[in-house]
Amino acid sequence: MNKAKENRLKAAGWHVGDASDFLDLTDQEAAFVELKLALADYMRDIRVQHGWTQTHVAHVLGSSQSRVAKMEAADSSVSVDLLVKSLLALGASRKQVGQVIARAA
Amino acid sequence: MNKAKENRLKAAGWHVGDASDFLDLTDQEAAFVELKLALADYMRDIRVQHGWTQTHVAHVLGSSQSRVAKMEAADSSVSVDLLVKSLLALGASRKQVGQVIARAA
DNA sequence: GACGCATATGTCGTATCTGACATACACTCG
DNA sequence: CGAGTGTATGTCAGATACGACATATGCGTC
Repeated sequence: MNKAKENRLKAAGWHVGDASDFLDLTDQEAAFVELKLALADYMRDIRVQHGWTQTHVAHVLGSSQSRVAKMEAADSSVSVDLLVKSLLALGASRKQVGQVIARAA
Repeated sequence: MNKAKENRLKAAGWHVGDASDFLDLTDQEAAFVELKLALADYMRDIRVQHGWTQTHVAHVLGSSQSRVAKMEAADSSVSVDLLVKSLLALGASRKQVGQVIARAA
């Protein structure tokens, strides 16, 4: 199983490596998880491009380093809400956020 | 105060018509609320174009009529998470969702 | 007016998300 | 090899978002 698929499954709240390893996400679920991953990747891009640490970003957002790490990993415990709010807080525009979401997988 | 602004404030969880009626959302807050409203409007568009009732949509989503009404109103109790998931469940593509978000206000 | 249907608003118990903390891992520099 | 720095993972109490229900409003039709 490739990395991207594995992340997708983890983000959806499933375990990889179980006895029954074949899981099919519905199209909507897959689309939703991919959308989340796109936002997460974008967030990491912004941070890295500015040369910021996760700790620094956490302070800017009024959150913690661990949550920033989870956001960038598109962890199942972070919502699209939080990702979008955070991106806007980091300076991304509504338009940019939309473009990241719209970009075909 | 015009209707759009009023909705924006309500969605942000504030009361309109108070003694101190002048509130300024930060740019990020405003962008976030507008983004939410765009999704909410898009959801209503989809429903109306198909000639569906809120009750019907609620069944499709496995939710209730009241929540659908709140979604379309971009109520402060509905998350972008729920809006995006619902839009995907109603047949919108990730690309369409992104375009709705990206469209300039 | 009274009924039926669609939508809006308010509240509630429960489930999920959040920030915080602890801790583990990875890597670099002495 | 430590020690320092940055990132990842696990857990928890408190916050908030969820579906559900009751009820209100609007609006045709009789």
